[in-house]
Amino acid sequence: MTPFNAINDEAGRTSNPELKLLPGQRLAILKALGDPRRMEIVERLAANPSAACGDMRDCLPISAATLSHHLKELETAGLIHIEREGKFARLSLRRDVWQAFLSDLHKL
Amino acid sequence: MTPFNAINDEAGRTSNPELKLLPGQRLAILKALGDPRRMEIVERLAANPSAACGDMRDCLPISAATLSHHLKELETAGLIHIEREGKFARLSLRRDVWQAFLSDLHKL
DNA sequence: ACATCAATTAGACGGTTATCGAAATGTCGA
DNA sequence: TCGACATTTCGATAACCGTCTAATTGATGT
Repeated sequence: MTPFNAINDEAGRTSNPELKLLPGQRLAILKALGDPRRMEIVERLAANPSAACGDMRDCLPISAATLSHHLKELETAGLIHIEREGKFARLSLRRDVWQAFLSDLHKL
Repeated sequence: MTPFNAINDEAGRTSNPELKLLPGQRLAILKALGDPRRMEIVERLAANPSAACGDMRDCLPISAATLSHHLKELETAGLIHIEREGKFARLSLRRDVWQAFLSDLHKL
């Protein structure tokens, strides 16, 4: 439960394209993506710039509680942003973090 | 325990630079990289084109059994190749698979 | 043949995690 | 205010996983 999301938020408030991953964040992201449902969620978010939480429920064979758990995991890894709009929750992929992640792997 | 290694071997016998990941292999690789020791191993192998198993033992604070377990995990994911030379084992990163992995993530 | 060393396998233990149902929280419209 | 709905939190359970020690395999040198 490392709150990478909050720290990235400060640096990424202006959608910083040069965002650098924090120590340990790469591992947190890899761990998050290592679960099939979470990977599926990220794939859908990459295709749809911004999707509703309910849309995910309809496509994934999991309970609401489990989905919520996975979303939190992705959020604390810094990979997604969850914006609450009334009853609903709007999800979006953090492109800057995603890019930083890819570029990190590329440096190996 | 999906033997991605064997299947990739057939396709990659000529060091195929256009190798495509098999279904489920991306997930297996992400899962494999989600462990700190295994990530460390891959990082070292990326730096050193080919390292001995014993070298890893000296650098990682784990028992030989645990290292062996991690190596097998990386191998079945198709990420590394283990070549046995007498008493020793020589490890190498499968660059074609690594590239296919990166390019897969890039397509998201 | 024997001892030694590198690596793997077997088996066990403890911590982590994905999952659920049920309860709680919060929001909206009637 | 009340009821319906979306999401989160709580508590529990089962499976998985990283780790170890001990035993095994296999190769090398004496």
